Amino acid sequence: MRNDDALPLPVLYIAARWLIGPAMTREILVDVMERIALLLELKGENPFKIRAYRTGAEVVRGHPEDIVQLARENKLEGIKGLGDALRDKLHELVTTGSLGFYDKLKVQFPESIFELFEISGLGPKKIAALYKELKVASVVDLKRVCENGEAGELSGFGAKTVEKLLESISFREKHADTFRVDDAATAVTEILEYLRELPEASRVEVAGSFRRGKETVHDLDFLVATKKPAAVMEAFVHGPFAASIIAHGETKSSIRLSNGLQCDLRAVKNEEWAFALAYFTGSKEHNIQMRSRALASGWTLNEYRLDSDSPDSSPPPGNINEERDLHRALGLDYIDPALREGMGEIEAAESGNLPALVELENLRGTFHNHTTASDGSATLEEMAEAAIELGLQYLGIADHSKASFQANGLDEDRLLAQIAEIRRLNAGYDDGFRLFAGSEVDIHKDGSLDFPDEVLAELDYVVASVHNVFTLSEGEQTARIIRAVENPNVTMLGHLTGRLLLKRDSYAVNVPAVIDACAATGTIIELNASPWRLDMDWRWWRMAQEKGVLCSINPDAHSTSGLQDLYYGVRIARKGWLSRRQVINCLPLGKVEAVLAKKRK
DNA sequence: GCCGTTTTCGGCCCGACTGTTTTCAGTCG
Repeated sequence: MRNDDALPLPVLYIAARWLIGPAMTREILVDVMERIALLLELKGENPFKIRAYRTGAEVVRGHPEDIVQLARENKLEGIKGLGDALRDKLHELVTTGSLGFYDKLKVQFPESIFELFEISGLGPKKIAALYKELKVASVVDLKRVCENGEAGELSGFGAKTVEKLLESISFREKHADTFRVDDAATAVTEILEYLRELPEASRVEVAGSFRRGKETVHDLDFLVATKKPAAVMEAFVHGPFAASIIAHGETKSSIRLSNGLQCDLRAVKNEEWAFALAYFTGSKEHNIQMRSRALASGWTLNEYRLDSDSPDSSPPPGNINEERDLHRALGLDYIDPALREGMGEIEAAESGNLPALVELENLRGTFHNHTTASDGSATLEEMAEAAIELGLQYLGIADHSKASFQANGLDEDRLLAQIAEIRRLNAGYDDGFRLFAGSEVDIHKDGSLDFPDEVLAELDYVVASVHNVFTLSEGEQTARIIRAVENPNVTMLGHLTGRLLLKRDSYAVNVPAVIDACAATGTIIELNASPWRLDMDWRWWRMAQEKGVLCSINPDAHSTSGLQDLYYGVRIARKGWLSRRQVINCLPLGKVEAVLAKKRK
């Protein structure tokens, strides 16, 4: 994964802070631009000015070069979307560590007001009214005025609005201590690097649900093998990532990061490593089954060792240094962490029926990517170059269709022009790389598609997705999607459930019925690899696989860096027991075309 | 605030849905 702003060592990090002032990152620049946009919205500013800040944030987020360095050196000239005003502000922010314009703006509202934007059903106008009329400045305040009836009295607010707001608050409370995997991944990388630098730490790994590849996590569990646990604990609780210390013991410590994520560290002896790593990786259900399996051999298993259960039982095998050794001792093939959910992996490991899980390195290309033609931040050529740099053999372009107005969706004419442009670019690439012309075509409310069949037939492949009318009943929504996949031009179904992790639940849809329809029609199902979606969920992929449905791991990239999300998609595919045989984008150029074309024949 | 230009200001992304209304404002994608 590329990270232009990464500082390699804690020592350099500290030195840099002394030498060049506050540590400035791309993320901070993006955050400030986005917050300015929100504050301007609250003030009712010119919407186009607000959009300029949003665009600026996107440009900063997706710029292929080291944007922090460019801003520091005042070399932002010529970057589309950053005009004189934003260039100056970015320069000021990077060189001084603050921004006067932003500081003046943010004192007009309490810091906590930003959390109100996370409540679905609340936009800038309603937030401004709540703040002005009722001094509502936080979600706690909002809950109070919804419950005591004050909110319902406001102009524009009624019983239904208040009811929906309370629902949103409750959804948010339910997920308050949960984090998306991408938010956790940054911390994992930083903390692993830091711990591995410690001379006292001989082995370091992240365990828990993160290691199992879950789509969200409650906390992060780290494990270290060491002869000097106290020194490791001391270094951990005082690491640069630790915002506060929750607990600091001899072999176990907990800290909280600035984003609220709790991180636990356990220290064990070298000879305990395999048992501890297996135990803290879990899941609970998996561990219970492993322990009962050990008992069946007359052994007890815990996080430190394998022991004889009674004087009569045979001694457990020694020399267990890796999880692999432990699994073998229990008569099992090695079980990848992704599969350890207590969902049949132990039986499969016993009978030699575990799948050879797909790996990131197996991917040869990917579909469902956006460009500047719709709502992406990179051009066709830039996306192609980024794919080539990643070592991919092909890249499928699937920009939005015209019904997605908000995303600048393409109409027939623009789509046909894009197809021609892709064909022209392909003539310039050598035989080792190719762009595929596709479309992420909107599925209308009635299940019809946003382009007529003769236009869809011009494309190499079609991704069909639902982007609106989420409120249909389960029966209606299911019928709508099934009608779309029954179209022979629809190669694959995009983000099946429409969920946004920790933000919005899936719309009502009968997933097994859709899987059946995809199996019957030969339609591929997308595994949308965006860490916001990871949709279709890993829990459904075994069913899909058993019915012969193929998978395409798609990043839904809106920038060149968005292609990196393939990493998250592969994690979920592995959790879904998928091997490279079920993932069409593991096929090389020359073979994948036949799979894309199959349904139309 | 950005862009493009017939160079210095006008245009910039539209439609569905919901709820509160009685003709529309706000939110969302």
